[in-house]
Amino acid sequence: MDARRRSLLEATLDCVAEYGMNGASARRVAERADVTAGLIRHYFGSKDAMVSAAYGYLIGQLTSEADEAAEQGGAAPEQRLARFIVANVTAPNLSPRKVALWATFIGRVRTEPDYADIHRESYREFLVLLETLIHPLLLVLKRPADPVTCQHYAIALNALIDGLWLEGGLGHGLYDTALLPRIALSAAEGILALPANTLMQHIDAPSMSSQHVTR
Amino acid sequence: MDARRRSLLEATLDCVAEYGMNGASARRVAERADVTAGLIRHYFGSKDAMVSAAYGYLIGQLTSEADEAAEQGGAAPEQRLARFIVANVTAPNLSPRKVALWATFIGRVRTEPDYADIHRESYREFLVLLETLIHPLLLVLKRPADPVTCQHYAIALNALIDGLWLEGGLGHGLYDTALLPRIALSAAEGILALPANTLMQHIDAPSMSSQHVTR
DNA sequence: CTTACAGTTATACTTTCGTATAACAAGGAA
DNA sequence: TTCCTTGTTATACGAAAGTATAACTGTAAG
Repeated sequence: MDARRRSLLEATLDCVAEYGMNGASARRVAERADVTAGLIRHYFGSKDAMVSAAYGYLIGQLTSEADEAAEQGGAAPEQRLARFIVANVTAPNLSPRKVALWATFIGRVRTEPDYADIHRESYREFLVLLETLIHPLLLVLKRPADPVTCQHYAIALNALIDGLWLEGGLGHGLYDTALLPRIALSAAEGILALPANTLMQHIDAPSMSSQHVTR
Repeated sequence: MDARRRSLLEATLDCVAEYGMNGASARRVAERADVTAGLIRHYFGSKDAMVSAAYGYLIGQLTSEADEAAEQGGAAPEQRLARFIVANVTAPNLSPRKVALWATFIGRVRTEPDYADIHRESYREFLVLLETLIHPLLLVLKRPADPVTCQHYAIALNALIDGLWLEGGLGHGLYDTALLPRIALSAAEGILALPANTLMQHIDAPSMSSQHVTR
């Protein structure tokens, strides 16, 4: 039974999100998970191992949710891409908590190999997924779709998505995050040089309601 | 004389970049700055105050460098915008160290008011700067340039810049960061619906050399 | 019934943390 | 000269850190 393991991971994420890496001490995490600190050793070997495992756990949540968004719904290339983009700038993926967690962990990628491995793999996965969404779309539109072109588009789109996700999640309150899907799709159409509304027409609810950002 | 103060801030950034927030202990920072830990109290009151001051110090470096890039050179709107964008995806602003530092601090923005203040202010400044670069460009091209339009463009451009800066600084090694200026300008032209090469023509060295990413 | 093992707690140990305090050096003001 | 302020070190203290160890469950196997 690894329900305990998962509950320790969630407790770790809770502590990191709320108190930062400093505040995610073994005792505090254990208390949050309603166990004693000794269990950390039992399940993860060390506290550091638990924290990096929590990073992997978080990334898994993020990517699987985006994956699923692209899968469901119609199979038209432009619709799949639109769903994927929107899913990344909408709850539950767009959440201040998740953005804060991601940032905290990303800060350790450069100097700690465990984090670097997790990051590199998930980034590669994201880029590949984007390319496989872009490629058929270019083909349908009878545009050049060589790998290099697809990669460049994927890099730019990934940057746009990351950036908007960050902006939205940080929620500096300078604008309404309900605008993000439209801004994202419109910018993506520009980056890919698509006819206007190619992506935009697939927005779920063109209304101005419901800005469900989990805090 | 606040040379001491600055050297403590730099030492703090060094420690945070290398060991993360956990590793930036009062003793370690003091040792790096060749002083004893007591001085931290003298200059900043507490260790936490020193660390958040270091965040402000870092943000100051980043924004002032981008500011200056936009100032220098010709005054044509498209040239100013191009320079600004390129400066943000090129060394010295594009550096793995700075990205890692930024991420580490950003992770604390949501829950710690000191960080939130610094962040909000710098973000607003960045958005305003982008809008003042976009507005005259739209006017020159006889395009609609109302505030809302400018703001939406600024949000998308800021996301693109942030995202590419992040991708480049994280340096996952999946592509050459020398490509970033071209990718950035091309994507920006798309987002703003500019005629091709409006921005791209202002790239400094169209060669394929020199990828000076400070590590 | 006993054995053995995984899950879990309680506790104790060492290190490191942040910071308070007292003292010392240097320099300008009185 | 004396005095006060500022910059700085040395040191000490309590709290909290990570983790090792031993003991106490329960449950499934023999």
